[in-house]
Amino acid sequence: MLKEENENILDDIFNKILTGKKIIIDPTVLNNDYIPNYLPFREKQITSIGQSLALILKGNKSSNLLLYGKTGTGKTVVARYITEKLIERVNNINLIVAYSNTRISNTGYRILLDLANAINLDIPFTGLSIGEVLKRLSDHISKEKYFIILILDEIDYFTKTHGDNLLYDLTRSNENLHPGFLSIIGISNDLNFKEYLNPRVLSSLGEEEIVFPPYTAIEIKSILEKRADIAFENGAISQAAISLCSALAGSEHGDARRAVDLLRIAAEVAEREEANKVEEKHVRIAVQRIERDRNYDALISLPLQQKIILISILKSNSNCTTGDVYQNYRDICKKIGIEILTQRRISGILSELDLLGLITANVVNHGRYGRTKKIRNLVSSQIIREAFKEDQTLSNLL
DNA sequence: CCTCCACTGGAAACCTAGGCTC
DNA sequence: GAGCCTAGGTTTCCAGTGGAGG
Repeated sequence: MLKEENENILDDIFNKILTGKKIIIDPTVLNNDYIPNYLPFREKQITSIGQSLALILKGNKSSNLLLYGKTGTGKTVVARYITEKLIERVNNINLIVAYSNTRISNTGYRILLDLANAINLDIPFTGLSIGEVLKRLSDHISKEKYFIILILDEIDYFTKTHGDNLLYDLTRSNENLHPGFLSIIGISNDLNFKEYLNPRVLSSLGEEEIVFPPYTAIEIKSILEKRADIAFENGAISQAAISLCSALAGSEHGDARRAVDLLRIAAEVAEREEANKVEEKHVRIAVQRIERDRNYDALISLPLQQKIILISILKSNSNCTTGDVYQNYRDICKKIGIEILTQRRISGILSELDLLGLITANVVNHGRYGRTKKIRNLVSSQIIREAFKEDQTLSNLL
């Protein structure tokens, strides 16, 4: 009996998927890592980068490049697009494109691991000195005569937290490569990134600098229309929905990635509702979903101590200071039997959470009442609760 | 003008996990 | 397996700070 009932439910779901209204016919076009055949409004940038990298076709080293621009201005996709085309055209050369997002690979060692993976070199995930890893990498590159383009995404984030020593080592490593070479494409969201660099690093890393201006709302609309043409069934999206996506993304510093995300999630919402068409209301739901998902992902991947501190902030009042948070933090640790870290460390973690955009921690002076960080939580408590629900140690605190 | 709060944030020392050499 | 090394996280120590209140 039960078995049959279960089967009926599943049959319903499967049938719905197969016969139901279909809005999306090609979902890949809406993915973040999709690389279109044509990148509009970026001709100037493609030309400069292309000219620079074209030297590789003749077996010469290309300059290191720095790409600047806010999120969603096409830096990463342009870099990937050009390097992909380059690989297609190259012959007699072992060209390898390695990619590392330094926000995800957030230590020097992990960045080098990304590079090692790209060239099929086995490196233990810990235990070696950076110097030793660099040496093994350059030995391997020379041995295999690799020409390498290393794309370092969100390089500003890494430099702010770890300094520029690794970048210096990488830019200098060409001196040890005979034959082979290593070119770096640094991608930065922060236009003032250069200030964090030592002049010696800047001069070699920033041999060429290319700026990606934000897209205008009209440009975003045009990009969306092209994607929608491929992704959706004919007439399955209203003009108003596209306009709204572009307007929302355009008002936030011309972020095309966000616009495409909105479009994809709006379409998913519409499909689930079994609507015929993506409408404005679906886009409005998508706005909330995106905000929620972004924070949710950041929260669940946080280390335990960071999670506890977020809960401590939640339990403090809205205008709390480092001292308040630390008090609550100690109480919680005692309650659940977790080792208590020092206030100095908590102060540092608060700064890290600020950098992640989960809280704001501004240093304020209260005159004779001292100097501290004023801390404010940026994520809704509901999302925090939901994200930490899975965590055995924390679930009963909330 | 001076004091003094409640920290900040730099620097160095320490700890731990893991690889390397012999 | 002992004894070495390093990266990354943490602790320890402490000089420094901007302004409210005297």
